[in-house]
Amino acid sequence: MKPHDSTSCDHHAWTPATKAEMKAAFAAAQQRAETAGLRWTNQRARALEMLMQAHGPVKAYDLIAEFQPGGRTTPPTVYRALDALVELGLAHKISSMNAYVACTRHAHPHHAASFLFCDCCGSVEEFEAPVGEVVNAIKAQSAFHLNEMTLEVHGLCAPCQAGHPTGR
Amino acid sequence: MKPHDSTSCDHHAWTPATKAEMKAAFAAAQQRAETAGLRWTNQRARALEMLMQAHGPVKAYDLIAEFQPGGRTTPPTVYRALDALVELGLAHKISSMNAYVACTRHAHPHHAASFLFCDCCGSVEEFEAPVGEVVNAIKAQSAFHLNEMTLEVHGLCAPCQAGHPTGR
DNA sequence: GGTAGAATGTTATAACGTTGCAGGAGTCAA
DNA sequence: TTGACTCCTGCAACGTTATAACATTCTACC
Repeated sequence: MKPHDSTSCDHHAWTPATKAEMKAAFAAAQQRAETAGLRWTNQRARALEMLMQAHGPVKAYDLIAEFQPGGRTTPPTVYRALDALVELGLAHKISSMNAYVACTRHAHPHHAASFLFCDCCGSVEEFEAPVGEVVNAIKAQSAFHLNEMTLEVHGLCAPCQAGHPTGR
Repeated sequence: MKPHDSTSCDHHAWTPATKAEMKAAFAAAQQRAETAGLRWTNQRARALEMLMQAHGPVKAYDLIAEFQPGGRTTPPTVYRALDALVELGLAHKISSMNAYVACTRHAHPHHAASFLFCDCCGSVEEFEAPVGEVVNAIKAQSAFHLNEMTLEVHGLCAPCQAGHPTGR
């Protein structure tokens, strides 16, 4: 299945965080950094802010371009900030599209990061995958000690199936 | 968990395909290309051959370097061959490491591609994840039409847990 | 042979990510 | 408050991964 052409899908489904959500997230982030022995710095806060305000997954170089409204920022600065957020469980890297998203599952630190990608409209949704069965199988079949897992699912979101795409 | 330093893990667990396996795989590949309406060409055969002979996931640029023993090969040539293999279900792209592997689950075309990565010794194993529960959840929770899914699991393989790493 | 579509060749460049080093900014103990 | 330590940031250069754009060749089929 190929994506529709852009004329049929010029719209946005991803909702940026509200101010209240941002405030709560920042407090939680600071708390989490503290317990992890990391500092909660301006750069990290700025990166998280940009991810949360975005309409979807964000490319590192998009962040770089707009990191400092007036000045210029270099790749290592942004990549380091993003790495810290990922390490803190505040963001995920979506490898298959070289992009980052703020994590919307703070209640489950270092959960299985699972994403639904709509191949039609390009929307991305994070969801809670029931991976218990998979986890058991991994232990049983392979005597493998599981640390972290990422699930990337491609397909069609409900509106696109109905012919009324509403994603990005 | 950080990987061991290289001195503790200089070894290989991934077994390259035997000649018999190669022969069978090529026959199957040709068959599959035919039914898919694609041609089974030298480039594609060469790419599959290199993936199957490898000791693990292979980077595109490693393929490029050795694609033609005598001559030079350019990136688009190899990327196109790899794309065709992936489309035929003969190989998987491992996004998180920008690498490709020959698929070892030919019996299940376009199955859920699932990989176990050992963070200690670097070995990679493809396995059959029981994703039924996940698939049902996707349908139920999100009315999402699933097309393809990839599961990437990081952790420790059995030998590494025991302190006797045997992976790559 | 003629033609259409698939596949490949070629050149250039875009996009993504890392290394290495110098120096700033907190923190802690003496 | 001094020094030592560690974490973090700035910056330049470089390395890696992937695609755009267009020309050409191959293959199947009429």
